[in-house]
Amino acid sequence: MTTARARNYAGLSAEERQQARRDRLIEGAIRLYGELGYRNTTVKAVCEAAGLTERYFYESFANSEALLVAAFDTVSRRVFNCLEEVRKGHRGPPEERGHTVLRAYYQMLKDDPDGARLFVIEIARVGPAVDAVWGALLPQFGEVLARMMAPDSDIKPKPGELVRAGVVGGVVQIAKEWIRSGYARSVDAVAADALKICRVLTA
Amino acid sequence: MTTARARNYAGLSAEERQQARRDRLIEGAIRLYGELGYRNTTVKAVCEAAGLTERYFYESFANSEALLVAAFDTVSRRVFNCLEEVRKGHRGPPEERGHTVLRAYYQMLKDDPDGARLFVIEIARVGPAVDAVWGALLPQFGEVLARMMAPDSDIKPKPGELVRAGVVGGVVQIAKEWIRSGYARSVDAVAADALKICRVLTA
DNA sequence: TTTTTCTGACACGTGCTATTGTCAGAATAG
DNA sequence: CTATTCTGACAATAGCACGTGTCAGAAAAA
Repeated sequence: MTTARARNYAGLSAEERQQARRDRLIEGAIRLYGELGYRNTTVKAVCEAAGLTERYFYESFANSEALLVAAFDTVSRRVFNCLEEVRKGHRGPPEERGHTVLRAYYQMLKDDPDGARLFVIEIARVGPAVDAVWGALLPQFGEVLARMMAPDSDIKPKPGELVRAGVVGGVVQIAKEWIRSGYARSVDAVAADALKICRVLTA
Repeated sequence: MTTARARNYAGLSAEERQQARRDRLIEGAIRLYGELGYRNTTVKAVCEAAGLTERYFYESFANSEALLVAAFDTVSRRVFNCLEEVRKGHRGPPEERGHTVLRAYYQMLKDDPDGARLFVIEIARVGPAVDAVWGALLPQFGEVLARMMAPDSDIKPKPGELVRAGVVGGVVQIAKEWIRSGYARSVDAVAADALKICRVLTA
């Protein structure tokens, strides 16, 4: 018996343990990014929040930005899945559907302020690699909004790329201001304001 | 005589020379921020671009961010003055006026890519102090756009703060994408797209 | 010319964090 | 029980740019 590698600990395989550590780091990161902002969050602090040490950080992530990307990915997946679900589940005129989807969007941001801050604010302008992730998500977001406002007949008028980008920018900017205000206004009111901008996609 | 302070050099008083150095630093900064981005621009590099040394940097600015703020201030003043001038000078329906003002805005961004990058991109998320500067400018920008779209009668319907913020976010996001694309589309087309979003302010 | 002020070059200390490396001890397999 | 793998704490290294301080020489004044 020379090599008895990959021993089980706590009933979990090596892979499972590593995945669990990775998940814990991501959850800790989301919380800390939300509380302190990415810039003020050190690797050491994330590790402490996750109850791990730096060694395990570099086991799962090449560097600090890689964790940010992974955390953003986690959050954006949650958001998109939710929005698509709501959109698909809604039967009714585009106007109402838009309002419903937007309400779901802003409700998520309110329910998870840390994730919201990461998804809306912290992701911006960290570095080229991270910016690319957001840059890739933007058209997808635009697509979701466009589909949300499209009539069921689905004859795509396809508004220009720039218009879509502008609408996404508007919806996100509204979220930023809303978050900054401490969620002062109601989800419904915010969604209604955002819908006004999204109507541009209808024309 | 004991104290013969404030000697003239090159025919300029001490104050004038200092002001000239400050201006040179700001212009150098605008250029470098545009070329490299704020994050990649060192104090040393700005000084070299201005033909000065670090000592004179700290004569005019407390730190790197202070220069960024000053540079942003310079650019934003230029932009706002121009936009207000165009707006005031235009006689015609709000629709046309909006298009004209927006054209002026995007034209400026195209004519001065370095300033554009600073005004639209580099200013974001540098730090609390800098963010506050942008945060203060956003409602002003919204006000300009609202006035631009307002009927001459000037009976203000005053759209909500969030809607205005959203519109500004949209106009800026369009600028970001346009800049990223290397100014692919025409100023006129971009202004037309932005106008679609600004129409929200009319309702 | 001589004195004083201004200017440019540059070196240095500082502070902060990422990232790697070491090691003793805990948990498990056989 | 004994050997082996896993884990947590922590030291050490490295890097980077800011902000300050020094100093010799240039430019003006007297």
